[in-house]
Amino acid sequence: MEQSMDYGKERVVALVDMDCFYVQVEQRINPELKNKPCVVAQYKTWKGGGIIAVSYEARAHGVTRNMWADDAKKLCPDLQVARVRESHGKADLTHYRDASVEVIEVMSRFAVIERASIDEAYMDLSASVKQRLRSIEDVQIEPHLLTSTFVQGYPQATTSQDKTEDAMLDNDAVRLKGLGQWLASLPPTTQMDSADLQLAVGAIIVEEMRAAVEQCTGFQCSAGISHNKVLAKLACGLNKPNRQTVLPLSSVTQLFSSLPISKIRNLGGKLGASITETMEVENIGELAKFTQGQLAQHFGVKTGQWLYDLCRGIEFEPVKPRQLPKSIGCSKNFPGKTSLATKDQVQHWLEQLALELEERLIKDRDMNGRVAKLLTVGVRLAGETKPSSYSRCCALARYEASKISTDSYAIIKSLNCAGNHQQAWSPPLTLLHLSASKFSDAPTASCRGITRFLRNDVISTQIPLSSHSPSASLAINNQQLPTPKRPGMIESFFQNVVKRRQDHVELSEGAENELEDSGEEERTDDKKSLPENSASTSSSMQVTSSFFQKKSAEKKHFQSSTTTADGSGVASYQMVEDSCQSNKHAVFHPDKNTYTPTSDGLCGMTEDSSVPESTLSLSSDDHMPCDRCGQEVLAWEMPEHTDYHFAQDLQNSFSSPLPSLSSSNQIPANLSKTNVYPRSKTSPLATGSRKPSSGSGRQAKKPKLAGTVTLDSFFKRS
DNA sequence: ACGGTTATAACT
DNA sequence: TAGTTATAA
Repeated sequence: MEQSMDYGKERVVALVDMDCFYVQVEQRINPELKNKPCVVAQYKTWKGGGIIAVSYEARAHGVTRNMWADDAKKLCPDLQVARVRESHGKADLTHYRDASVEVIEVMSRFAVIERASIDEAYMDLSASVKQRLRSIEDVQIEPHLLTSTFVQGYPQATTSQDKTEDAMLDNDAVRLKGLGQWLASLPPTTQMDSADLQLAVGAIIVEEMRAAVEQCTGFQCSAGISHNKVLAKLACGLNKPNRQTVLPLSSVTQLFSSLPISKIRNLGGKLGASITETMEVENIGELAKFTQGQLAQHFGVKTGQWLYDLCRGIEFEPVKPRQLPKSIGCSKNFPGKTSLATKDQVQHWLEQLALELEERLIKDRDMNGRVAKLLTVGVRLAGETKPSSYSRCCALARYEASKISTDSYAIIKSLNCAGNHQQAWSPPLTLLHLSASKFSDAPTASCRGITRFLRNDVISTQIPLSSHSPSASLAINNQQLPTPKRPGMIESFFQNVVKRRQDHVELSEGAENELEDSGEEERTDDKKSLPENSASTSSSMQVTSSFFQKKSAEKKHFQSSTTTADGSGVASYQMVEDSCQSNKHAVFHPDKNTYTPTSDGLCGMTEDSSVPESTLSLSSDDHMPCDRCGQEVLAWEMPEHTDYHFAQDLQNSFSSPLPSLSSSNQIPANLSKTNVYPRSKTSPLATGSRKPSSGSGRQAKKPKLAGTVTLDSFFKRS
């Protein structure tokens, strides 16, 4: 039946877009604002602040986004202006992000969703639709199940008489007429492979989902339902607000014949303009007259093929199962006269940004069980027009604002052309941006405690950290805090484990290496030795989920054994911290295009810019040797790397054989309490590793943190 | 002085 | 490959 499905109609895809989302969030906070012309603006001093969201009542007065609030007031004297919260001296979007999570959690009860932005999500409803069709049996789909649904292209007004008649009806009557017409044309529900029938069922699901979103959050939204993401997005915009639109493929030709190219997602910018220019066409439908070769010739093979299909309403970009952002960042502009022209200013604002980033990262770690490993700093120089004229990155080893800001300063320091002794920063900066990315699974709370303990152990015995204990905040960073006075149950237990571990490591070096070199077989063996330990699997999942609430279905996996599947020891973990504990400089590595903040032993943002030679040659490289396996590992990969060794060591330290690595990390709906994920075969989770994993495309993914599972199963047993 | 974010493809 | 920039929303 897949085979009989028409080309380009294989999926049912929807896009749900919250209506003027920030406005709705403010209206929920302050109900006075409801049903009024209303905007959300950030900042106040410059022309009343910039508008970033506009209610539909305000739009009727011509108020738009990117308008100054003072100007909008001229258009609409009754305009209500809600202000974005400010913290750390900058706009703070926390309210909207939190509201977004509420919405996404509701939507995720209905389908696998892809968070496209703070207020938009795509979903692949193909599997749900088929399931629903099986349960419906032969029942006609009634219009009352689609009370807010428009069907694009319906009613089909063939004669001018029809058009005149429709013009007499009010909006909803026309909608209902079109809907009825379309529904009447559908085959019986037993014919499950009818593309339009599937769209109809998809639309019912989306009606239910939108009703649930409104019921649970109070927020209204619009939606588009079609066969791919581009059409769903387009359809969504056709009947806003608070309505949804089905776009059957059969209606595309008409629609596209007069649809400006710029209305298509991804064609609103330069590419769209260049298409209009080079091909001399205005509407997307006109592209259908070109061959694939012609399009590829002008826009590249990939874009050419995409356009060739797209102008026929066909597109294949998958809905990615991802509810969480891949990066967390914050930025602030310093336009015009406010540009940052002294070192103190730059440091001050880096600190403010770092404070927000730290808060958000910690919350993200606690909520989502993951940690970012890469810190990116971007700036714009006065006079530049590009959003970011410069950006550099370094390892993000700890979630601590003081370290984040000192590292950030270190890697942008070279941009300052002012003399070393001066207070000035030039050219002035008009934008600062901090962002954290490259997430991997967080150690569980218990693992973090253990790791802290082990680290202290090593430092106190091997590395005399003394005198120049810098600022209070950095002190924490430098592990000055002693081992907990009163070791908790976990710590005290693991003291014994660690002792055994240390003994064991020395004795079994060779055996360990064997394991490390063939992580894949090792796991395979484990699976064989414990084929279906579903009981221990589920209980270990429960233990894990008690430490943090995983909300997402996506799961990272090992990508290649060369970077992650081998180990380092505790000491090399220390090396990561050591090389990052207090930075003054950034060292550039031409071969890798990366910067490493380096330390000369003092803390804080002092101004000595000389880079000691020894620092350069010593350990400023982003790679560092793992002293367990000798392999060069990226600094920001080292914690995971260490975790992996630790897991193996810990496991080896048990005297009695353990059930060992279960496959619980492979459970798809990992830890999610709300999410029910029908795993469709089109899901990239199942098929797509974006990085070519060297060799066989094995389906079973390696659990990222083998130690997590082992520890959890241990707790369960004791 | 069209802000603050986020994502992805292209480029190097 | 990985990092940076460009583009879009």
